[in-house]
Amino acid sequence: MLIQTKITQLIIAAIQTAQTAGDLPEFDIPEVMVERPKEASHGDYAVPSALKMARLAGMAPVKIAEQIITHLEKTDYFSDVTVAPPGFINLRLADSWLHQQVDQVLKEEDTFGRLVPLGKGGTDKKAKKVQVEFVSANPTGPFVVGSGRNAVLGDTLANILEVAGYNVQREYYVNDIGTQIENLAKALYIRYAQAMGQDLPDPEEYMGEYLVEMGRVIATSYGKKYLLTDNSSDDARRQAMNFMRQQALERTLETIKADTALIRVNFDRWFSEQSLYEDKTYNFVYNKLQTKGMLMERDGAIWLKSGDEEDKENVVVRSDGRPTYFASDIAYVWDKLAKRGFDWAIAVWGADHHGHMKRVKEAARSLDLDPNKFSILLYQLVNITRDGVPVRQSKRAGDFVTVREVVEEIGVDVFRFMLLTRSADSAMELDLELAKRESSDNPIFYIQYAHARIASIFRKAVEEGATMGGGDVNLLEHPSELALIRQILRLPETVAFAAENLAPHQLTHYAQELANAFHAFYHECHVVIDDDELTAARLKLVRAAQIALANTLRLMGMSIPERM
RNA sequence: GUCUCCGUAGCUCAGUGGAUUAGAGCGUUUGGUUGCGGUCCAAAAGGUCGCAGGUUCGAAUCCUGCCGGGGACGCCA
Repeated sequence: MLIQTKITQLIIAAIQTAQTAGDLPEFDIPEVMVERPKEASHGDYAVPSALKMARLAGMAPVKIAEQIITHLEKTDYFSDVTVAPPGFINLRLADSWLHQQVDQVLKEEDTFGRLVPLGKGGTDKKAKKVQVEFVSANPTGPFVVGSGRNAVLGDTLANILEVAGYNVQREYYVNDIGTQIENLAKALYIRYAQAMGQDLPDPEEYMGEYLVEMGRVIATSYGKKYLLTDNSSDDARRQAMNFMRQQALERTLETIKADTALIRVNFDRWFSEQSLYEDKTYNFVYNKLQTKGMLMERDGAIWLKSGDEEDKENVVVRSDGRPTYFASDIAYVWDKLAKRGFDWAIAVWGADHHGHMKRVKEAARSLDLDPNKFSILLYQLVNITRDGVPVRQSKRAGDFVTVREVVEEIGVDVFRFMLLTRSADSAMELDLELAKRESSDNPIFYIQYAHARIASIFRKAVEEGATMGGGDVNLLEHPSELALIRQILRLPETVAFAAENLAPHQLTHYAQELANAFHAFYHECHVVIDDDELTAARLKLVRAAQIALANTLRLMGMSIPERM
């Protein structure tokens, strides 16, 4: 159980006991907040409840706090519980309790940090089903850096949710129909025809080199099979375009799969937008909306009414009869929540989709789905620069920087760390030259170095014939030892916070603080020394630190080096 | 114009449901460690938390307005 949860329970119980005893008046207990004081001398946790309750109780905060402490159940968690003006209750973790936790971490090993223990089969069948849908970039070109931020945020969030006790599914929504795909098919045809020697003007969209190459490959493999002339039948034209669309899709998806895998992002499912139409999910949802009177016709198009007065109507079916992407998205939400029964569906979207958020939530409500089961992690866009000069990012204009290019220069770990370290809702700049130059003093190495250093200590221990067997953790009394234990123990609460707030970037900060606590300890205390008992105890401690570091690095999708 | 995100140290950014004296990394200055790996440790300097009001016992944090920057307002996705 999280320490905060334990404290909350203890405080509530104490208030109730005090009320029963008549030491505090009756009132509804407001939510108990458990905070971490910035100032170490104030203890490990602080509870400001007495301040909140002063008005309700009609008593001075300090008096209330004193009553709570008096009725607080004694536990082995705390060595010190005090009242500080103007009414805080400060709690300090007992050294003896901290010591026990070292053995506990060693026992939990890879599962340390996990909020809900796993069952025997390595999965928890009762766990809530959550889906994280991310990246979902249009398959109209290579995997670009902007989508890289999406990939890193989504993947790390999925890792966090798994550890927080959810059954997680990772999904990529493939926009395999629609205007953009048609344009892509046309552009590919032009490249193919050009490769066959026809003198056609360059396409207006998707001008990138990759399509030229694709056209060349098709020309080589298929010759003039799909080449059209003025005399070609409509059927032949349709066939050629279908072929181009299918080729373009297959090949771009292939590169996207390879490139996401390159940064260690893997999906459980690639969900086809088109399938929503093929399996009639769309028809079902359309009929449901129509029955409910949510649809209206205007200018030959079908619009979805908005339940919100402020919001305007949105087109679901174009006047030419084709559904919009919005139509697909409504069917998709239905598919996730109603058909597949996810308890929670999270989508990771770039800030440019912001306006779309409200519409889809509204649509979900119209379908009697619970809009709270649909969350969106919105991230601000990444501006790419090279030596301060902005680099345009447009697949349509054929102007972009691919993830592969960047990763080849700075490596996967630095790439993931850089994109993960800022909070999703702050826009960030990625300077390619700066990234390359500074990648060697990226904080990720500081964290990995801590892990490698511990591995090195164990190599030394083996040489010296020292082991941690039978080590007595109660010997760990040095301030830097206790500080390290405290920092190790913050992993579970960091995971809980990150999961609750969809804030994967918290991990990077935790990891830096943990590495810092270890390096400081390392400097203060030698591990492998003449004293066998202390050596054994310290080996246990650094193993615990190593476990925490490794588990955090794994959550962030980074490598866990034994040597550097 | 409407909506939304951001504005915190020279730079890049954390800062949870309000809380006691506002943080980290880089950079700068100084000291230490060089025998478990110097990809390390410690200290200092550096901030009127964009501005102005408001709520409160208490505001970087909540509310309102303004200024500055990004994004969105399509029968594109």
